[in-house]
Amino acid sequence: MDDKTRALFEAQAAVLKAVAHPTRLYIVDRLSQGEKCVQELTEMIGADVSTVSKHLSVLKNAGIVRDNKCGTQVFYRLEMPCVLNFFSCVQSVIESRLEDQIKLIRGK
Amino acid sequence: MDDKTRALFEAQAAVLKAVAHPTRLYIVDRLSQGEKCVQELTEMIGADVSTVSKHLSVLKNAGIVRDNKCGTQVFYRLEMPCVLNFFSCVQSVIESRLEDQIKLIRGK
DNA sequence: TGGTAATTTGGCTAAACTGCCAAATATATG
DNA sequence: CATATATTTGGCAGTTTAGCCAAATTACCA
Repeated sequence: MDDKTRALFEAQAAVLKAVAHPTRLYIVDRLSQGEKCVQELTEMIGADVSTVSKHLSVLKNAGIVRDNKCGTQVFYRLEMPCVLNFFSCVQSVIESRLEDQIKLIRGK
Repeated sequence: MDDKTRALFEAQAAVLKAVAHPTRLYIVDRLSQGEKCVQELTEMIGADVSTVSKHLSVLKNAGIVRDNKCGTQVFYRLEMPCVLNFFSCVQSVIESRLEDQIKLIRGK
């Protein structure tokens, strides 16, 4: 694999890595319903505010969400809604794997 | 976030995490052209065979690829081609972020 | 059975990631 | 200006991940 190709796949992997975390996936899902401030998301998630803020920072640096300051609050919105398309494929991967496991347990 | 919801997003994140690595993304891309054995992939990638084998194991455990032993070789094929749909969105996330950076540098 | 090639597994080190707390920053308000 | 609220940043401990080497496993063949 040459350097150019490696750089391309590294950039692509970086975007996917930003989404590949349960809390960040949850944030993406919540933001698909409209923008939310850090406080709101923190309550829904049930983790420390600083933790949520860092997750939002990861999503923002990846270019997936965008922030919008309004007074003392910061509202985040989904900048790239196409990431929502991931869910259906991910879901079918999970289901397919479970079906295979059922077959295995039942003896092929 | 209740336990059920957390479990769901953890399962989804696990699938995405399996793909969120440059080498594994590259493998998925190569397998989209047809099945390949470990040896072939190792040559294309240019890493240790054991490293490639472990990456393939991650993809297999996630249910994304499937292996097929044939004599002393093991051929891997893309079991869930829908993951290829990720690429176009990931690409547009990257491009969109670069455009924003250009605007920033040019002074909005 | 002994040997060889392909693949996987174990183990180790270095690096990256998470989540919490505490502290810093920013903004509104009295 | 002092205070309160919302958010971010720094830092630390525990966990996970990546990649290499060496060793084990598996299947083929003489």
